[in-house]
Amino acid sequence: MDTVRLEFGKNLRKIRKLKGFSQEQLAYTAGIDRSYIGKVERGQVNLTIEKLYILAGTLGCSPKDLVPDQSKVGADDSKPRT
Amino acid sequence: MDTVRLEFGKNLRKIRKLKGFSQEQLAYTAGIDRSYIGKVERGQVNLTIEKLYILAGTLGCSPKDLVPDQSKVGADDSKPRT
DNA sequence: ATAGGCCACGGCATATAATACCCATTTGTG
DNA sequence: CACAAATGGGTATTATATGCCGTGGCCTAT
Repeated sequence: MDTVRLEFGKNLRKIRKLKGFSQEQLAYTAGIDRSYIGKVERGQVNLTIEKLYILAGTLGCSPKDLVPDQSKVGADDSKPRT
Repeated sequence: MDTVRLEFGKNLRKIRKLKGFSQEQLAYTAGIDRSYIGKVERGQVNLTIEKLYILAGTLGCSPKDLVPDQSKVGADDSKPRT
């Protein structure tokens, strides 16, 4: 039920490394706390779309590249929590 | 600096009406308060990706259909706030 | 053996998203 | 016009996103 976070984190990590950023570098240029980047990549937090755009912007990629497709996430993530 | 929210809201409203949902219906089946849906559509809140997936799921569309492209949002939205 | 880059992970404080009410206003329709 | 459905928008409380600071582990090079 939290596969969205996990998949998002995997995407972020992949693109971040692809672009040659360290967590610290990304955090600094994005104006986000370094430990928070780590938490995002580990799927521990549920970030807002504002952060989504800031991250995509500083990584030079599309926000759509970061959000996982529904096929990747559990069906439960697309339903209201019980 | 909040064009992301506004564009997201416009997208949500467009798709919601396209699918024949009222705010109330969408809110109910998504398990979200109706007034909150309205605030999202008016760009008054900064929702999390969890809500993004729940909304996309109940609307039967892709999350990527809801998130606006960078070309739509102000460049400031892709940068850390000062 | 020491130093520095990179990361996992935690606790705590604060800003803000989420939720649940309520009522007023608009919009559509007979 | 009148009536109902749909939406706008306020406020208050709770949950959580976010920031801040620290600890330690793993490498690689010095």
